[in-house]
Amino acid sequence: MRERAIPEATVARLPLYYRSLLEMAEHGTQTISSERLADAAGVNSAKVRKDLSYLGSYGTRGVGYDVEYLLYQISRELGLTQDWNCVIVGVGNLGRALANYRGFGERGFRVVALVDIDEGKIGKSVDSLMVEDFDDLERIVKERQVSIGIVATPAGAAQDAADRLVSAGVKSILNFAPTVLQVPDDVSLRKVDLSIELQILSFYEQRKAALDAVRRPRRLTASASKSTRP
Amino acid sequence: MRERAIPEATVARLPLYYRSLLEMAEHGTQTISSERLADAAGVNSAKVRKDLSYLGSYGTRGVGYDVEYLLYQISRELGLTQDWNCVIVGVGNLGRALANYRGFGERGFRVVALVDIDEGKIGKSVDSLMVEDFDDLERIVKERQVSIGIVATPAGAAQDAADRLVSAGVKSILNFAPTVLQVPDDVSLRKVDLSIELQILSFYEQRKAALDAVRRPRRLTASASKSTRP
DNA sequence: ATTTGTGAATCGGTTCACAGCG
DNA sequence: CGCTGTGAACCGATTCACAAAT
Repeated sequence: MRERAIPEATVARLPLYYRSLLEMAEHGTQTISSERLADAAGVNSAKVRKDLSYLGSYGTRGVGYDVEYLLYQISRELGLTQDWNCVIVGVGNLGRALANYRGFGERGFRVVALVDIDEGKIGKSVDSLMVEDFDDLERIVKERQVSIGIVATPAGAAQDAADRLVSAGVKSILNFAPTVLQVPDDVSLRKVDLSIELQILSFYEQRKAALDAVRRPRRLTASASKSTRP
Repeated sequence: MRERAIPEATVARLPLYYRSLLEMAEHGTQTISSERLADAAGVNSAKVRKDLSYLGSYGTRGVGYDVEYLLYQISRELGLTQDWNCVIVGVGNLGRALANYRGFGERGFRVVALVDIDEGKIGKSVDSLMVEDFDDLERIVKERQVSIGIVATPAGAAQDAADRLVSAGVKSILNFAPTVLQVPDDVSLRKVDLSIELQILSFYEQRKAALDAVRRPRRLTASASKSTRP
């Protein structure tokens, strides 16, 4: 392997490997096989090997991967060797929880500003950061070199928040608002959507209930349950 | 179309269509084409048509889809015609934010219990719900017919939380803890992982920076910038 | 003996393009 | 004529299976 372009699906799994490897390193593990890394990351070993092969040939046949070395390679690939400054837009329940979230810095993500439109919130402080005026977003992004915008507004305000982030020059947005955002092609957008996740669970839960109903020989009517017991 | 089994990718998009259709209905829109629904949901129209075709032939050629009828069909498919009771395990920053989150009930998801192991939190109330003892989980799940467990504990406690949910009979789990959970095959598991999302953004952000560096003719050295201005 | 790295086969999902129908 | 519904072609990602490396 020695081409550019790592598949999207692989990129999405690298953080998983990274986290597992961090745990290994803490336990003092020196080398790890694709099999054991796969277990830790909750995938299969063929996937691990194929994924890692996109980064280069960092394993040793018959032995496995050196934990420290692989950690370094993945962190370099993911851009975790530097810090990234983030701004949280919208300081409601969720925004506040995110601001307070330790382990945000679980590798170099620093919340350097909180902004909101609500006069009542501006000037108050949350987790040692002062809430600032949404209108100052452009200046804040420039001055503090913000590269990631976190949208934690209500749905109705999210597109506006995104537009302002984009025009301030932010090229990466993480959206927590329950709405579809439109951004230019050169801006990366990821979303975290609680109610969508719940609805997906609901689909499968319902399907299970439906299957159960078919399987079970309707034991609720007295006659039916009697007839099966002669 | 008239087979069972809706593709996973389709299931994951149904909530998106559902939300868009709800907005349409509020605006008083009667019918909608796959093209316009696609725009609202942020996908393309071929995908919309294929996805909806798995549910049945609910459109009218030359016209589009009836908004109300489609809403009903999707909500039935997603199991949104009934309420689902949820328990939140772990009442830290995130658990509290989730408990307070309005629009949780954005279609029938009701938080009926909060549990934690911390004696200091048990008995306190959060958003009109009393925090209860994690040890009572099994009883709570049974008594209140909880079908969805939301894990909002620290990483180290998450597997234990999941194990207890599973042994209490919960078959759907939404994990917010930054760790891989192991659950039996018959349990549905979804995860929401902030730091993974940030790391994915970081990857693409870094890649953009690397590209820029190649494009730009290193204007930081005085000699270089001078030589371009004769 | 063991485990990687990777072509080849396979699978699931997306997109194309148009026949079918209102 | 317009828009849906869907086979067929396509594409990316996963899995298989084994030769290569130590």
